[in-house]
Order: sequence, then structure tokens, then C-alpha cells
Amino acid sequence: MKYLKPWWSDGGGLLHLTILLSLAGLRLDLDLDLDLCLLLPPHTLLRDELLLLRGGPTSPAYALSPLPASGGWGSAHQLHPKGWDPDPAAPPEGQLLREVRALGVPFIPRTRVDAWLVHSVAAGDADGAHGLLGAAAASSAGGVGAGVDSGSQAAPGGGGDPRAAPSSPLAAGEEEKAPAEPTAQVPDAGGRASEENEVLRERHEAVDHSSQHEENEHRVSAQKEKSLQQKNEDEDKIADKPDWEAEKTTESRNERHLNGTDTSFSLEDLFQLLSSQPENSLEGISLGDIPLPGSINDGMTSSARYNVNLSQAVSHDVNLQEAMLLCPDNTFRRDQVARTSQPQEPFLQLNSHTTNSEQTRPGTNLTEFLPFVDNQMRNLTSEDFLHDLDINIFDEINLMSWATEEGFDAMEVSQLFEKPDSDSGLSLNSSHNSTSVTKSNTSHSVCEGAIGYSDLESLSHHDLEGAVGGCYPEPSKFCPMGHRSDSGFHGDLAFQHVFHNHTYHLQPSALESNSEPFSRHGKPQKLSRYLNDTDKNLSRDERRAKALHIPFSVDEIVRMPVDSFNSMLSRYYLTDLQVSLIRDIRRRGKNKVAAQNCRRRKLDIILNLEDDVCNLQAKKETLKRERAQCNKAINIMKQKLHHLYHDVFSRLRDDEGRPVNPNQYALQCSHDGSVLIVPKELVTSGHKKENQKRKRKREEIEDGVR
DNA sequence: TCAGTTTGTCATTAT
DNA sequence: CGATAATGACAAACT
Repeated sequence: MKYLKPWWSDGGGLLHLTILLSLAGLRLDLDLDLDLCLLLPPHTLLRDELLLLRGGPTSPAYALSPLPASGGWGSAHQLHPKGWDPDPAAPPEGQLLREVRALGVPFIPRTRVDAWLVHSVAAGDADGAHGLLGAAAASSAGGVGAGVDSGSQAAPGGGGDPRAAPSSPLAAGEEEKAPAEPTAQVPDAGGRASEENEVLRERHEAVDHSSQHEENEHRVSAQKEKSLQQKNEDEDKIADKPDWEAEKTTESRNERHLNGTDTSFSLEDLFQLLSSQPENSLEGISLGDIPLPGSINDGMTSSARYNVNLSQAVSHDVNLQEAMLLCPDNTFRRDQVARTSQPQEPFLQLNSHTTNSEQTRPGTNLTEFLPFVDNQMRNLTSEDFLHDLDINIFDEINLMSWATEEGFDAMEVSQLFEKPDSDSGLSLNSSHNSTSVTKSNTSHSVCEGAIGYSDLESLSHHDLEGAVGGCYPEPSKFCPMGHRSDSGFHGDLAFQHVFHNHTYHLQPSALESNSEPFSRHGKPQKLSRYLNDTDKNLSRDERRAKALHIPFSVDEIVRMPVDSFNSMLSRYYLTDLQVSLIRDIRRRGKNKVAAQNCRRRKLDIILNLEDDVCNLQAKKETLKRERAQCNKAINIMKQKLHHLYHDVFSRLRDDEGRPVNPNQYALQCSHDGSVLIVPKELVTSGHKKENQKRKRKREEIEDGVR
């Protein structure tokens, strides 16, 4: 294939480098700083492309021309040698894509650059690229030929298949941290390894002593110092601030990163080796032979692994992309500082030999180091990121990423959303694609189970296989279950529980009809055996929040004022599922508190009523006693009055001197204090008249009121 | 094993 | 109109 048109497009530069490094069979976690282009030999296409992406001037050897409208490929400009005239006979994109697909490469080219790279590499087009790219393509093409065969014929455990490599790059945690000699880390598993290592070490040393390297190293080290200083200042500022307050600071730092002024990583070894090797001298060896420092070589457990299988290597690119999407929690939060406080997954990791701990943060997320990627992430939701790829894949990946972090297994992730009936648990938004259910129910093999739960890389292979129509003859190799537990980034990971359960695919609403490992109230039942002691103490919502990597505590979610809560939701890039869960957690939490308050209030009311009853009963008894005393006093008074009455009448005499009969007469006191003896008939009639008057007056008053 | 209690949750209504 | 509080009702866990 002689067709060469490196078109730039969004992400094309990333893909460039990703593929180049993937061709080495490496698992990558790069601080891919565009300043690294300065390390490339001058007047090479890749260097100028990077310079272009970086926003700086390109070398005079190349020029940038606007692209004609190219449907669907999204490119805006092309970089080409000066005086280069676009080949009118160049095959159209459709044809190029068909050619790529015809190669059976399990990789979906999404841009012209992708297609070109895949095409040129897969077709063995050694002269189809310039400079580093050409060397990479050439070497990888050689590696492909050997790798495709050796990959499938690799000795068991020999690591001929880079897909098995995941078990090794991160396996040696101690070695990973140590900036060891590049070749010292290369194991001698294949017999030829020692010889190759010698050759490679010589090459590497020669490279290290080149003037170009010194110049570049000096330049990069100065940039490192500058960026480190800037980072330290930023982190000092952020340290004392809450997450949401620190966001702005971090964001500004990210802006600097985007502007290319924040350099933190060096890949000079890799690029120097790649770019310094004469193209011809690279033929016959694969990029995997490059002696790389640190964990890169840690992962190379066999020299056979250095023979790169194109299909395997290219697929790493997809893993890299997934890793970007797998920014922890699938929460594209602007505050990357806060992110680093959580255990991260050093999924794709390439440690440079730098000794700075900040630069070698294990598991640091790709998004921190890929400015343009970060730029996209900061402007897109996770759903936006899923634009071109099957959303199901990434939903699964997200769940798996949640499951693989912080010792949380995927079975729990799935079961967290299970409910016995429809009136309990979450009313989660059913944004999950229902097709996941079908997937989950149709996968039965152990390997597929492992794919589903813990091995993101395997998933990517798996899904790519389905997407592209390629095939992986040994899917069991896609289950490097060991590499995660060995990598030391989550020691309590309970992968042993996740092999066969596939329910994590299920959307919550579908899961609700399944068996219920959790009680309605968050108390573990059967699931308790799957949970460690820490998880057992968590409530259901806490476990759910943990499973979905909600970046806030349940208490925080519940107690946060509504304004802070809404602003929090808007400031953090949360999936619909996360937002739904957060709102449910808040609603349930508040309702729980309200229910407790309600019951407490009800109890208080009951207690108060009981007290009132007691008080009233006591008061009633008191009143009874008082009434009895009053009655007693009244009776005494009556008796006294009666005695007095009779005493008075016994002394009274009428005009004839006869005693006055008390049954016929009564004593009546007048207003002036005089006492009159009045016949009883008059007294009773007078009483009746008074009563009638009073009654009349009362009626008049009542009528007036009406 | 059963009855009573506690607790979380949902649905509904009120604020 | 949305968020929250209040509360009845229900069910599961607990005692």
C-alpha cells in the first residue's frame, strides 16, 4: 500500500501514539504530553503533527492545508510535506475503510488517521509513513507477521500473547515503583531474551548518549520542574478547600495542561528509541524489543511476548480508550485532585523512568495526562463519550470498573440493585439499555463471566470481536484475573466471587424481580458472605453509592442543603444512573429521618397525652376532694343556718304574743340590712317574679346578639 | 414458632 | 411548581 494521507482529526493524535505504543504490546498509562513531540527528530511528520496539535509552529518542511469536506471523517486539516499535492487518485475513505476491514483487523478505525494507521500497519506498508511513524509501522508490520503466529503458538505461560500480558505489567508492585535499569527488568523466559536484551541495551545506551537526547532531556527536565512547581502550588492551594471549592483551582490547572504548559512525563526513552533507530535497522525486530524501563519490562515476562501480534496490539488502543472512559466512577469530575485520593486502577500503565513520585503516581488516570482527552471529557458527559461506541459496552465497563475498585465485587454491584418487589428499593431511572440483559443472560462461560466482571481488557476484545467480526481463538487468555489482584491497587478485591454472576448487566428495574440478597432495609442476608466486614456495616444506600462510585457520602447527600445539592449535581459529571441514585438516596435519607422524627414526635405526643391524662386524673381527684369538702362545709352551714333560723323563730312573737310558725313565715333581709318577717307565699311569688325578669332579660340579650 | 416491636420504605398529602 | 416535611401503611428484621 502506497497510500499515505495522515489526516489529523480529533483524537487522531492520541490514536497515533496509542497505536504506536500498542504495537509494542504495551499496556499504557501515559502522561501523553504534546511537548514530547519536541523529543522527536526534527522534520518528521509525527513531530510536526504533534506540534500542530500542540498549537505551536511546525517545521518548515511541512505545511498545513485545509481539507475539503470529507464526509464523516471529521478532519479539518491535513499536514503534508511542502509542495505535496493531494493525490487525486487516492482511494476514497470508503475504500480505505473496506481495505482495513478486509484485513480482519479487530479495530474499528474511526478517523482517517486510524484507518490509515491500521491499514498501513496491517498491510505491512513499511514506507507508508514518515519518520517515527514509518519506523513504527515498519517494525510493527514485521512484528505482525511474527506475532500473529507466535501469538497463537505461544508457549503456555510464556506470554507470547500480549493479551496475557495484563497479568504481568502490574504484577510486580515493587518493581513497578522502582526506576530500575531498563533491561534489568526484562525477564529471560524465552531463551533468546538475554541476547536480545544485550542488543537492546546497547541500542538504548547509544540512544541515551546522543546529543539529541541530551538536548531534549534538558528541555523536558526544565519543563518538568516548571510543571511540578506549578502542580505543587496548585495542590497546596487546593488542599485546604472542599472538593467543590477546589474545583476552580484544579480546573485552571487543567486549562494549563490543555495549553501544553504543564509537562510532567517523559517518554524520551521510548520515543528516542523509536525515532532514533534507522528504519532499516528496525526491520526484523518488533517494537516490543525496545528495552523499556520500569513496569513496562516488568510486564514482559517472556521474550516471546515481544513479538507483537497486531490484533492484540491494536486492541490495546481500544483499551486505552476505554480507560479514558473509565475515569473512575465514570464520573468526569473536573477536580482531578480529589480523584487521586481514591484508589485508582493502574489499568494501562507505562511508567517512565522518572523518579518523581508525582510523575509516577500509580493508577493515575489517563484523563489527567491527556490534555485533549481531558478537554473532551470536561465538555462532555459520559453519555456523550459513548457517542460512537456501543453504550452497552461502556455501561458494562463502568459497572466493572466500579466492581474492580475498592474491593467491591461485581456480584454485589448487581445485587445492590435487586429488590424483592416493586415497592421497595430504588426507583432508579431505567436509562440502562435493556439489551444488556440479553447479553448477560446469554454468557455462561467462565471466561465470559470474567470478562463481564473484572477484565476490562477482555471485554474490549470481546466486544470488538463482535463489532468487527474478527475472532480470538483463545478467549480463555482474556481472563488474566491475576494481574489485578497482583497489581496491588486493591488488595481486598474479591474477584473470586465474580466469575459466574452476570447480573451486573441487568438494569435495576429488571433486577428487582430477581432474588433479593439484600433485605428491604439494607441488612445483608445471603449476600453477607460476599461482603467484607467493612461492607457489612454499610447501609444499602451506602453500598449502592459505593458501587456506583458516588463521589459523596450518603450523609453528605442527605444533609447537604438543596442549593449545594443541585449545584453539586450540575458541577459533577454524573451519569443518569448516578444522579438517579443520588436523588433516591437523598429522598430516602430525608424520608428516613422524617419517619424517625415522625415516630419520635408521635411517641412524644403519646407520652404527653399520657401525662395529661395523669394530670387530669389527679386534678379530678383533687376537685372531688374539694367538692366533698365544700359540700361538707355547706351542710354544716345549712345546719347552722337551720339552727339559727329556729333559734330566731323560737324567740319571735306576734302581736298577740304567740310564737311565729317557721313553716308559714320566713326571714327576709332587705338591702338596708333590716330583717323582715314575711309570709312564705309572698317570698315564693317574689322569687318567681325575679326569676321571670331575669329570664326575660336573658332572652333580650340573646336576641340582641343574634 | 409466634407475637410484639423496630425500622426502612413508599405513597400521599401538607407546607 | 419543586423540594421537603409529615404521616399512614406495609413489610422485613429483630426481640
